[in-house]
This record gives sequence, structure tokens and C-alpha cells, in this order.
Amino acid sequence: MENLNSKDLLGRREQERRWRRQYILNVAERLFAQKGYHQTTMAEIAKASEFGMATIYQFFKSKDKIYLTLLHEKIDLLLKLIKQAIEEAQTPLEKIKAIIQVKLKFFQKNRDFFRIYALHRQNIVVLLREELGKKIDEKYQEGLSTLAQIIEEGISQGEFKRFPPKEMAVLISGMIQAFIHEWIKSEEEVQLTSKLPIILDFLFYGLKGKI
Amino acid sequence: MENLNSKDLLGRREQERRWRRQYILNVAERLFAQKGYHQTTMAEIAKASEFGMATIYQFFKSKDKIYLTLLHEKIDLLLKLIKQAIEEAQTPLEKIKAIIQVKLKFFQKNRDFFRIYALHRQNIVVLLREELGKKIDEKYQEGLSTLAQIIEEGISQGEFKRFPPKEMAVLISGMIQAFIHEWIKSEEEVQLTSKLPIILDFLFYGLKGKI
Amino acid sequence: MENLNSKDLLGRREQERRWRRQYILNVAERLFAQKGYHQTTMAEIAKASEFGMATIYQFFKSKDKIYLTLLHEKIDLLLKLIKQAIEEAQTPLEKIKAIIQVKLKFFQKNRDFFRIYALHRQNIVVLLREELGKKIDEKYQEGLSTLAQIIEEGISQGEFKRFPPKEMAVLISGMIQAFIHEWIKSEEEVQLTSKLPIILDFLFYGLKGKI
Amino acid sequence: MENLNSKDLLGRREQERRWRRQYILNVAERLFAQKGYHQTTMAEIAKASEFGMATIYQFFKSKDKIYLTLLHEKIDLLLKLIKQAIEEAQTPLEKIKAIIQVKLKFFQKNRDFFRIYALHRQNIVVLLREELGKKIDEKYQEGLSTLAQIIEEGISQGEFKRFPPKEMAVLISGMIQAFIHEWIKSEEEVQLTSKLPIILDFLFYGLKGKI
DNA sequence: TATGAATGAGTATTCATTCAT
DNA sequence: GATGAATGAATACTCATTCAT
Repeated sequence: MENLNSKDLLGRREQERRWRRQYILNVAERLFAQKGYHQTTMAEIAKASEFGMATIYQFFKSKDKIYLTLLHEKIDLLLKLIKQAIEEAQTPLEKIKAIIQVKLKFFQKNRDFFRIYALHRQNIVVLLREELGKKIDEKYQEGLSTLAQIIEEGISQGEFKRFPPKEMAVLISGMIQAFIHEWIKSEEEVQLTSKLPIILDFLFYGLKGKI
Repeated sequence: MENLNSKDLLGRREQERRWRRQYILNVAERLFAQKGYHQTTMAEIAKASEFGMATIYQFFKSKDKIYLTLLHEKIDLLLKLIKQAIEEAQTPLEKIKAIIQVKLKFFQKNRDFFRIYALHRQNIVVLLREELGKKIDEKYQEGLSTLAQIIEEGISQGEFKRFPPKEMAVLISGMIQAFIHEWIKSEEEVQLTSKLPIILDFLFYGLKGKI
Repeated sequence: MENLNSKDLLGRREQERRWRRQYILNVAERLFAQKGYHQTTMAEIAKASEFGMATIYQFFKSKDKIYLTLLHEKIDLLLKLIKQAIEEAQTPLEKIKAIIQVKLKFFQKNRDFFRIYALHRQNIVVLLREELGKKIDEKYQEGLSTLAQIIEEGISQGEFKRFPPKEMAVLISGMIQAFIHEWIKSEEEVQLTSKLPIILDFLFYGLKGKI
Repeated sequence: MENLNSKDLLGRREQERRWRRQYILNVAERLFAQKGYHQTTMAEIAKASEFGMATIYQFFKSKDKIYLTLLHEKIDLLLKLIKQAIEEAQTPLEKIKAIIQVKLKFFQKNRDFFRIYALHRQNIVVLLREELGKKIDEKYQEGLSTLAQIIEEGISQGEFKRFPPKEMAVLISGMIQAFIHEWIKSEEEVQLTSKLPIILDFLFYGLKGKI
């Protein structure tokens, strides 16, 4: 509703502008994922998006900005989806399940983005200097915190064991990330979400637990 | 004993040569970890190691080679340490414990290297063309397989639940990697190995299991 | 007429582009002739042509390409001039006279190019690997063949003695080349073409012949 | 006789030294001829001659020096052979014949050297700055002058036509040089000297002369 | 004496970014 | 608004030459 309205209120000019901006981002996402940040040149982005180089620069101030915007917006979307899923879930257990499910679904639809996302956490070193770079790391931490809070909630409800919540959040995130990473590398056609039950079983009861 | 002997057998010249080579690798490791592969220039490596640029090239044919050799040799060392630890352990459970302990110890001592190691898996896209790049990926897979085998062993001994071993290996590796990653980012002085019990508890009994 | 038309049909942009390209070639020709291929740097070519380095690279893919294009285009021009001259001549004798006259005139106007041209035949060893390098050698052989054919024609018309035509062509080419070479080295202001009668007399009647 | 004596007078040390120096020159000659001056590295010369790099520098002050010494000494030899041949000949005609015959023989035995020799005349541009480089050009001019003198002699004896001697010398040298060049390129096994009669016939009577 | 490891000065080439049109 | 030609700053790599051994 909001989006529609906001679009309607925009003139055709502005709408076209946004559409082109998004188009460039999509092209850049594909190229960055395929060849990596450094191996992708602005000329390639321009050519692949069928814009002139200078046009690209009217939308994004620099190559860095394209890259960071990419991360920024998609992570926002992911966080938003996670938030929605949590709100619809009741118990901590269900919430965790919901988060993982959303992540699997999301990256299943955004393979290209995952490559960039996974890679990014290292580039942080360099990018953290940039304002936008800092914000992305904050968002990543935000995701971790959300998870940690849920775990804490679960602990106080006697649902989960007394583990340090932040550290558990890290472990769980790492599990999921590695799982997705492997799936993308394998280039299998299997539905990533089909693995959810196993992951959850492992997550809740471990290698040995629950008979 | 063996190493000492083999060193004694080498001439002084050869010993010095190896020492210098190693010195360059160490410098490069620090720089790569600090600034990333692309941001580190050969001139910087030369200056920081107090060698002339061309001298660096007498030890390593290219910048790539330095990077890959770095990975190559340290991963070899890690795999060797893991192998030793496994041999000394009896049960699958102890073996997994040993692997994780070794990893935590290793990266506690090799913070710089971890940044490179973690980053590498993504750069694979580009590096896989290189012979040396392929070998490193093989080693990574080797590590996963070892873990998977132990899990399989545990399953057939009724020690672990019937999970798909390879996928469990991925999950566990991801957990550990994320944990180390977070620890390095936090720049805490806490002993990484002190976290072992928590990790193991989570790993074997999950969030909910074994009261 | 044709050229004018074809130029008129080109847009201003394309015309300018060609002009700049030619300008770079001219500058490179002067520098290569003065200092030789290896002693001439891309930076010098850029500076002397008052373009940025990268601009040079937009016109020519590499330093080699500049050099080879230079040879390529000028040799084409020379061959074209020779062809025209031959067509206007009647007898084999007149044709040979025409060829030599054209060559003398051409290099009189293209002193710089001669140095490059003469030198090239030796560098062939290295350049033959390049596609463009091979083509230039073919053109050189083409020039020799043309001369050889005319000699053959002259022989069958009873005009010339029964000499092996190809070898005569080589001898005559060598004569001319050495003559031009010496003239350029001497840096005399005498018209090179003024020497034509002597050369022809020697060529047709030898040191001793025709009283 | 002289050489033997002078050798005998030298100590073993000095004899060995000369022999090594010559060995290096021979190796360099082969390499320069194969790959050209710039493409040949000092390291290659060292390796191919089985000396250490610094040892090469004890014999020759620089790469340039090797190259120039090479030219220097072989040209000296050629000039000496030509001188001898001239002294044994009586008439100008016989002298010219002798010169050409000596050249053909010499380069037939020194193919490698010819490549360097032919190429050199262009490198002059760069090398003339060097003292040794100037001397080589002087020697080349000396050769031309000798030939010109003989022609002059022939003219005053009524043997040859009244041509400008220097220019004739240039034409003849060019002929011979081109002929040898073509022969080397063709890599034929035919004896180069077998072509002498044709060359002389052309040289003395031209394409048309003396039926 | 002989060496080869060490070196720095030099060079071709690339690419993000900016204007002139 | 849109373009792409122009650019300079940056960088991996080479090679003749020199010393320390």
C-alpha cells in the first residue's frame, strides 16, 4: 500500500529514474557476484546496463557506492522480512525457525547477492572507513542481536538452556551461512529450504541429543 | 628431531634462504590481513620486509604466488595439527572435540592468517583458475571430509544421531569459523579456547537438549 | 574525389578521431626513428602528442600495435604508389625506372619512416609471432615479387638478360635500400631523386657495360 | 706463426682467460642473433656460457660492451680477410670479385653474426654515443672507402665507367648485403658462393649489358 | 678468483572518474 | 539529460649491474 502510493505520487520522471537506478544495481550485483568487486570494471557495468559511463555516475557517486548500496538495500530487505516473520511467530523456538526459513528462502532467490554478502564481511576492513560501510556492519550486528534476544527470551522462558545468547547467535548464524555457501558452490538444484528440518534438529538437540 | 636433523643437513645458504622466504611470507600475511589482497602492493611488501622489490620476485614469481603459498603452507600446517590430534583421540566425540580445540588454538595464534583464510573461500572464484588455487580448495574439502568421516563413524557406533555427515560437517565448520571471526573482530583478550565447553555443549546437545 | 566524399560522409567525431589517431602515429614515427623502438617509451609518445597515456591506449591496444600499424599503413601507401606508377609505365625498363623513382621520392618525404622500415626487416624475428607482423613481411615479399615479375617480363621480351628474376629483384632492392640509407645518414640536402640516372645506368649496364 | 708465438708467450692463466672471453662472445653471438639484443638477458648469457653473472662482468664491463666487442672483432676479421684478398688480386675487377667472394664466404660461415651485423647499422643511432660504437661505424666506412678506391682505380685505368665511386660502392655493398640477407632468411643449404658469377655478371654488365 | 643473491630504477598497462558536447 | 572520450595516478613486474662471501 505505502509503496504503491508513494509511487503514484512520484512523477513519471522520478519513477523512471528509480527504475533505472535499480536496473544498474541488478546488473552490478550480477557482475560483482560473477567476477568479484575488483575484477568488475565500471566500463563493464556501463556496458551491461546499456548506459553511458557518466550516466552511471549520475546515479552513484562511485564504484564503492554501488557496491555498498547494493548490500545496504538487500540487507534492509532481508532484515525487514525477518522482522515480519518474527512478528508472526509466537514462541522463541518458532521465531528461530522462522528466521532460518526466511534466510534460506531469501538467499535461494538471491544467489548472486549471497556471494557478495558473504564476501563483504571481510571487505569490512577496508570499507569500514566509509560511512555507508559502517552502517552495513551495524545492520549485521542488528541481525545478530535480534537472534540473541530471542534466545535470551527462550532461556528465561525455560525453553532453552542457559547459554550466552550472543555467542549462540554467532554459532547459529555461522551454521546457516556455511550451509548456504556450500549449497551455492555445489550449484545443486535441490531446494535449500528442504534442509530446514535437519538444521533445526541439529540446532535444538545437537549431534547426540533427544535420543 | 627430524626437522632439526633436516635443518642441520642444509647448508647455511639454504637455511638463510628459507628463513628470508618465511620472513617475506610473514610480512605479506600481516599486510594482506590488514589491508586485503588488492590494497597491498608489492612495493609495500618489499619495504616492510626490508628487501628490494626484485628480491621478493626471486622468492616468489608473482604477487598471487605469495598469497597462495601463504594459504597453502598454513593450511597444510593446520591439517597436519588436526591429523595429529585425531590420531591421539579415541572416540568420535573426542576427535571432534580435538579438531575444534586445535582450530581454536591455531587461529588464536594466527589471527592475521584467519582473515586471509576466511576471505579466501570467496575469492576462490578468481583463484580457482590457478593450479595452486585449486589445490587449496581441495585441502579445504579434505578438512570437511575428515570431519564428515568422523561423524559417520560416530553414527555407526550409535554415538551420534543419523544426520547426513557431510552436511553436519558443513554446519560445524561454519559454527567454528563464525565464532573465530567474531572473536577476532572483537579484539578481546579472552582466550578463544576458553569457549570450547560451550561450543561443544551446543554442538552435542543443541539449544534445548539434555536439560 | 572519393576520399573527399568518404570524408564528408563521416561525422565530425569520426573525422576528429582519425585525425588524432594519425597524429599519434606521426609522433610515434618520429620518436621511433630517433631513438629506436625500445628506447621510446609510451610516456614519451603521450607527452609528445600531448595526450594522456590512457588516451593513447584507446587508439592503440599496445606499444607494439602502434609500431606495427605504422609500418603497415606506410608500406601499404608505398605499395599503392608503386602499383600506380607501374600501371602508367609501358615497358619493363620503364616500370623498373618508375618503381625506383617512386621509392626514392617516397623515402625522401619519409626519412623517419625509412629508419623504421629498414630496421624492421631484422626485428622480424621477434615480430613474426604477431599476426600484424606476419602481414608486413608478406607485403615486403609482395614488393619483391612484383619486381621479379617485371624482370621476368623483360627477359621474355628479350629486353633483359636471362638472370634468375627473384635474385635480381633482391639485388636491386638491396641497392636502392643501401643508397637511401646512406643518403639519410649523410643528412645531405641534395635531392635523392637526382641520383636516379646514375642508379639506372649502373642497374642496366653495370660498372663496365655499354662503353 | 705470430699468433702461436704470442700465445706461447702468454701464461696458462692468460690463455685460459682469452679462451673464456671468446667463449662468452660466441655464446652471446648466438643468443643475440636468435632473439635480438633487447630480448637477450645477461642472465641468459651467463647461464648459456655456464659462468656466473659476475664473471661475465669481469670480462665485459656491460651488456653493450659484449655486443660492440662482438661486432668490433668480427668486423676486424672480415676487413683483414678482405685486405688479404685484395693484396693477392691484380686488377680492380679481380679485386672487386675477391671482396665479394670473401664476404660471401665469411657470412656463410658466420650466419649468426650476419644477423647482428645487418641489424647493427640501425642501432647505430643509439650506440654512436659510445666510443666503441663510433669506431664500428668508422670501420664500416673504411670498408666502403676501400671499395670506392678500387672503383676509382678501375675508372682511371679505363676499366670501369665514370661513375661516382663512393656511390657505386654503396650500391654494390647494398646488393651483396641484401643477397646474403635473403639467403639467410631462406635457410637454404645452397652454397652462397655459388651465386658469385651471377652477381658479378649483373654488377659488371647490368641487366641489359653485354648481350 | 668466481659467484649468484640482492637491488632500484624503469615501463607498459589499467581503470575510476570527469568534462565537453 | 545523456554520453563516451580523455585522463593521471597507480602497480606488477623486469633486468643490467654490484657486492658479500
